[in-house]
Amino acid sequence: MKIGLLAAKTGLSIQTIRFYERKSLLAAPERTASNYRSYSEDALKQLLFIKQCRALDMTIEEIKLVLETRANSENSCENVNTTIDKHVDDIEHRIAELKVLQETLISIRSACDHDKKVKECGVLHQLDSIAEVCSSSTEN
Amino acid sequence: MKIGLLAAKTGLSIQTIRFYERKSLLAAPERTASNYRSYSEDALKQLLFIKQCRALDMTIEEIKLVLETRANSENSCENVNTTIDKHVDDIEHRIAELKVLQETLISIRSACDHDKKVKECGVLHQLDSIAEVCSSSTEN
DNA sequence: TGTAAACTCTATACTTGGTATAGAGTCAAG
DNA sequence: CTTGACTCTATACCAAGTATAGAGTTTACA
Repeated sequence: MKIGLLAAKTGLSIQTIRFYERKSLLAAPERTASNYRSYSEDALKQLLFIKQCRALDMTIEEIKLVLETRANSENSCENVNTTIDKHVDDIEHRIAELKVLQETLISIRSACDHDKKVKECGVLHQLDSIAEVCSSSTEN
Repeated sequence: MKIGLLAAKTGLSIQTIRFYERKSLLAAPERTASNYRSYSEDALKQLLFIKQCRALDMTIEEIKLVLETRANSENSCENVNTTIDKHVDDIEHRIAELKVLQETLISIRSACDHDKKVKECGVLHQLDSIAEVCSSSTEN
């Protein structure tokens, strides 16, 4: 199977597949006489696995680790679980951060309910005054 | 004030300040006879404003827009409010995405409660079987 | 006055996870 | 035989910085 078909089957772009090869996520495939990449069914499965991991927001390095672990069926799956756990943790933190951000933004936004002029805009004043607080606390 | 002091006062790195200048977020300052950047108090205020906006996860382009709007106090603050509203929306979406991800990860993680071998690891099996579902749906 | 440390300058490369080109070669259909 | 679709490599680009090399400058201290 050539790269175009593989791309169609996986829903990944051709460039992304080549990119994964460069990053050693996907083994370099056989080549045809004219130097075209020629993929096996295993490559298709591997790419779908990678796609699934990426959909879970795992980094390429994490996926590489999981793939290496998976390569030997006698290996302990401990670091796969560790990777997932760390991920769950990271996402929890990120959600918490975003919620704080969200509240801050909504609070700032509430300072200007209408379309005013810049000099009267509560949003801009808020952005400024928070900056001033930062300023005075760093000037010591 | 030289760049090192400005960096200390703002809590930004020297490189970041020069980076903002290259990106036209911060006007190029005067130079001393020896070509050192020499900043005013206004530059300090501007940087703190920028820092505050970045803390709210605004992109450099968005900040540039807000700064341009702010430059003339007679301007309407409409697009500042639009920017903030869009942001609130974006973050809401991102939080929702992350929650789905979180649930998926936790569900996958529950498939392997102990440190097993790869061939018995429910987590890996889950990752594989989801990939297969994708596969069959794209093979049509 | 000398010199060493600390500071600043520009230019460049690196990061992540791709995406988008250019320019060349290859293959299949009509 | 040629046109269009496909593939190849290499390179540049995105955001938002960070890190470095190699050069010049200023400051502190003896």
